[in-house]
Amino acid sequence: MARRSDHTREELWRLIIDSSRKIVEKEGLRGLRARQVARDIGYTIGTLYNLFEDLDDLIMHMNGETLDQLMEECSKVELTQNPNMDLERLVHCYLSFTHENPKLWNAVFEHKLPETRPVPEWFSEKVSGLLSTIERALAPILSGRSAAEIHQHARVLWMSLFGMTVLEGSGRLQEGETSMTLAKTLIKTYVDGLTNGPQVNAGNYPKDNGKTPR
Amino acid sequence: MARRSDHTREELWRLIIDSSRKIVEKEGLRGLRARQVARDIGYTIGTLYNLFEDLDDLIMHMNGETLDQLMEECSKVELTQNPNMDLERLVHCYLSFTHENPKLWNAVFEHKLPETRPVPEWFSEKVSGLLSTIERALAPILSGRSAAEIHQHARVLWMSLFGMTVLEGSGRLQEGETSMTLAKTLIKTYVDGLTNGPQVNAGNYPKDNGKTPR
DNA sequence: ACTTGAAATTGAACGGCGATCAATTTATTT
DNA sequence: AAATAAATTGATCGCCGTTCAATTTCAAGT
Repeated sequence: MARRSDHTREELWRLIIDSSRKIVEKEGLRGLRARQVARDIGYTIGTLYNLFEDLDDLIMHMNGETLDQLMEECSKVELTQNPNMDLERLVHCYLSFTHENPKLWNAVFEHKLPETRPVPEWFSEKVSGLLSTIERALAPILSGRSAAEIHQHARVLWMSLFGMTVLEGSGRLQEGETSMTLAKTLIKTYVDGLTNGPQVNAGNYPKDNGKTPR
Repeated sequence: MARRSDHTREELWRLIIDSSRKIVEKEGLRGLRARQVARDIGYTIGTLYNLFEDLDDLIMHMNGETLDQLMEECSKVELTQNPNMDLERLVHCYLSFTHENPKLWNAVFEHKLPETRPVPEWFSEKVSGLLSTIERALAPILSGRSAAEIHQHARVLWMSLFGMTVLEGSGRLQEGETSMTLAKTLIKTYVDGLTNGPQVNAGNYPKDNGKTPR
């Protein structure tokens, strides 16, 4: 048998990604098997390899979709110019997503390409997109600082948040601890630090406490 | 051939773990093969399975050793009661370690047991040990707060730091960005937030700015 | 010293995996 | 209608983790 044309190439792509997502969300990335995906969609392995280079490639695209979905959720959040509130909303959005799709989210960072293989450009771009969301929320509080500085604080927050979800996803939080409460503590304290801490020499913040700027 | 007694059970254990560490540090966790370890140490696969339950078990113990080593480094750090400085030293220690053993460190969180399999007690204890180091450094600044609160801030910092090293380890930092500078920013801002931010009602901090305590 | 039971070690074997590719069938172009 | 291109199969390869009966050696008891 060959060339069934039951599905277009695009439909097939969807079938495969959807099936992979379904399997990963149920069994985790460990449980993803090419043969299983093929069986699921009613084709054979060879067809998978017609559409994707290999499993790594398939997983990258699956993870790409996960990032897309998260991005879509995040962009629904309305910003109010109040960083504390905006960040909390964003975090809420972010954590809701990771709670609803824990294993899919885990797969995003659990999966690692062999070193010899560079992360595709389109993937890095999706990540940057998410970062800039945080930057926008953080901007008002940092109006006196350089773009580079804003960028860095956004990234620090993002990475910190990320650490929490990773540890949560691998079941390393302790009893009664949730990434939501942790994240709130982080943001509150961090924003306090940005607001009341030592200021760079920008002239528009009242309390320079005399400590050396970083 | 059987029962060579070239090595005691303990020596064999060491041989296997050391070989695994060597392989992982060179090739990453992906490159770890039971057959390769066996060949390395001059035994056959079966012997591996005499000492370890399976590869997951072997990896857990290998990662346990990594945690031990990091703990040993961290406990060399002398604390001065100045949280900012102490934390920076600890972070320096932590990051030095992860930079010197990037792939071994990556293996610690890259590896995930099947869900059905609980993380061994002894492993969780090693993690808690590292956490309490941070708690000790943070304590002076939080003398007025509850133990639970101190604990939580320590964990937030630890997880944040963790996020950075994870992302660094998977090559997701950008040009000119290092986990060291990121971590310094995090700690500085966070400690500022703890020092100058809204205080809980403990009576021994001067600047209560009136915001609602968390 | 001899016997006996326990422990260690081997290596063949199993089933499953990702990946490859010649062969086949169907669709598309000329 | 013929020729070309694309899709699909399924057999096949080599490797993987894991198991286990068989073998050999060590240690204990007598």
